[in-house]
Amino acid sequence: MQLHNTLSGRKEAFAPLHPDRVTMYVCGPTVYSYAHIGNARPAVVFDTLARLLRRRYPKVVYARNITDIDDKINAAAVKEGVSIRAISDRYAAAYHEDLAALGVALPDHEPRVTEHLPQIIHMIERLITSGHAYAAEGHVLFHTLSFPDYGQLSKRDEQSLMAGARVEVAPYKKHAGDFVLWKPSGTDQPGWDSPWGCGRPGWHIECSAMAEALLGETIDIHGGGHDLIFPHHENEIAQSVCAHGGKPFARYWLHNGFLNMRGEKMSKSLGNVTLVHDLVKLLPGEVIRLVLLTGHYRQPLDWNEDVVADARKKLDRLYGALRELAEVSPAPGVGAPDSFIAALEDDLNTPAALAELFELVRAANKAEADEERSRLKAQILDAGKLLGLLQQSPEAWFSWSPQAAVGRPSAEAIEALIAARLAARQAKNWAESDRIRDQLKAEGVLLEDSKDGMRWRYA
RNA sequence: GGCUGGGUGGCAGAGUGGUCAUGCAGCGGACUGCAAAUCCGCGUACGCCGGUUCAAUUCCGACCCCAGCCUCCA
Repeated sequence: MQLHNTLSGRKEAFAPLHPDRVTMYVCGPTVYSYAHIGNARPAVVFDTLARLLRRRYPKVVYARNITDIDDKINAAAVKEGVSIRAISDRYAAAYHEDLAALGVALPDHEPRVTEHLPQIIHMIERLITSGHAYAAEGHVLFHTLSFPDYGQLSKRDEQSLMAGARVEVAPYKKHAGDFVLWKPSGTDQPGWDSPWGCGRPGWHIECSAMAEALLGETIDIHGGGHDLIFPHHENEIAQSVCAHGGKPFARYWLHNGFLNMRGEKMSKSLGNVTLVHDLVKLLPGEVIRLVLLTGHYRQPLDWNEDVVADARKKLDRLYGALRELAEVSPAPGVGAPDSFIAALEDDLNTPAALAELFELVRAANKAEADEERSRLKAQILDAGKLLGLLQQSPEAWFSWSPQAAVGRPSAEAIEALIAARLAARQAKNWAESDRIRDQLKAEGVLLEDSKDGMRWRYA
C-alpha cells in the first residue's frame, strides 16, 4: 500500500511499525456545535482508510478523539447557563448520529480530554523536566527553540514563522513561537488542579497525551484536515517527540483537502455553513458519503447542487444493477477484485476505485450466466462495503424519501395506481396506461416496466 | 512575502512518455405499444511558451492564473 506522507511530501510504501498491528489517530471534533459537511470529510476519508487497513492487517487500532475542553465550549455553556458537560455531551451525541447516517463506523477508541487530565499533566511535567517547557505566570509553555526539528511537517523555518506571527506575543513567552501547554482558569472558568494551579490544557497537548495513552509513543498513521498541519500537528510532533526522548511520533501523516461551498470557503460570515445534521434530513446519507469520496481525499472538493445530483444518479445506477441481481446469491468467498483494491491501496484513490466499481456494474448488467452474476454480485457488494456504500437493499434505496417530503403519494397509493395501470396494459389501453404513468411522474414517482413487473421509485 | 497543492472534454474527476479512465449530460442505434432501465457506438480533453525525445497532457525550465496555510479552523 502507498500513502502520501505530508512529512516527506511524497507517496511512500506503507509498512506498520509492528507487522501485525496498525495504529491510527485522527483528530476529531471539538464538540461545541453541530458538525458541518467539512467536518464530515476527514471522518469519511479515514473511516474508509480504516476499512481498507482492517482488510489487510489483523489488528488495527483506530482512535479519534473528542475534544471536550475548549474555550468555545466554555462560551457556549455560559451562554446557555449549563455545564460544559451538557454542551459536549449534546454535540458528541449529535456527531455520532450524523456520522452514523454517513456510514462512518465508530473508531476503536474515542478518547475525551476530560478523561485524560492526569496523562496530560504528566506529559507536561516530563516536558518541563527535560527542559522543553517552562512555567510562567500560571501558564506552561512549550519552548520551540528547544526542538531543532520544529517546522519539519509544515516546512516552515524559524524566520518565516516569525514573519508570519500575526498575533501579539504574550509577555511571558520566551520566544514568539512558543505555545501554551497549560493555561490558568479564573474562578468563573472550568479548571482542573495541577502543579501550576487550577487551569486547563492548551489546544495541542491533548492529542499528544491521548495518542500516547491509547496507541503508544510511536504511532503509524496520524490524520486530520489540511489546515491542522500548522500549528496543531506541528505542535503535536514537538510535544510528543520531546516527551519521548526523541522517538518519532507519527510515521505517516495524512491530510485531507478542504471542502468548499459553491467555490467559496465555508464560513459563518459568508453564511454558507451546511450542517450534516440538516443535510441528512434532505438527502440519503449515502449520497453525502459518495460526494465526499468522489474526489481524491487530498484534493479540494466543491460542494454544490450538481455534485450532489451526480452522486445520487451514480447510486441509482449502482443500486439498479443490484436490483437486477436481487434473485442471485453472492458467490461465497468472493471479494472485491484486485484492480479495485489496488486503486484504494494507491493512496486511497477512491475515484479510480469507483471507476473499477462501475466496470463491475457494467459487466453485471450484461452478464447472463448465473455463475458470473453470482460472482459479480459478491464483488460489487464487497467493493461497496470497503467504500461504506451499497449496504442497504435496492428497494430501500429507491423508495427513500426525505423527512421533509410533503405531497408525495404513499407507497400504498402508488401500488394501487400501478395495479390500475397493469390492468390497463393488459387491456392494451395505452392511453390510460400512459395517463397513470404521467400522473405519477408529475407527483415525483417514476415508473419502469420490466420483465419482472412494474417498478417505481421517487424521483 | 514564505510554504503547500492545483489548472484535463458541457460538468464532475482519475491517470499516463506512444490503443480505453470512470460517472453525469448530449448525439446515434438496439430493446420497448410508447417510455424508463439496460446494452452498443460517437465526441480529435489535457493553462501558456520554450526545451529534451522518434514520440509530451505526462519529463525539464520560464510565464500566467486559482486555492489553502502562515498560531480560532476538518
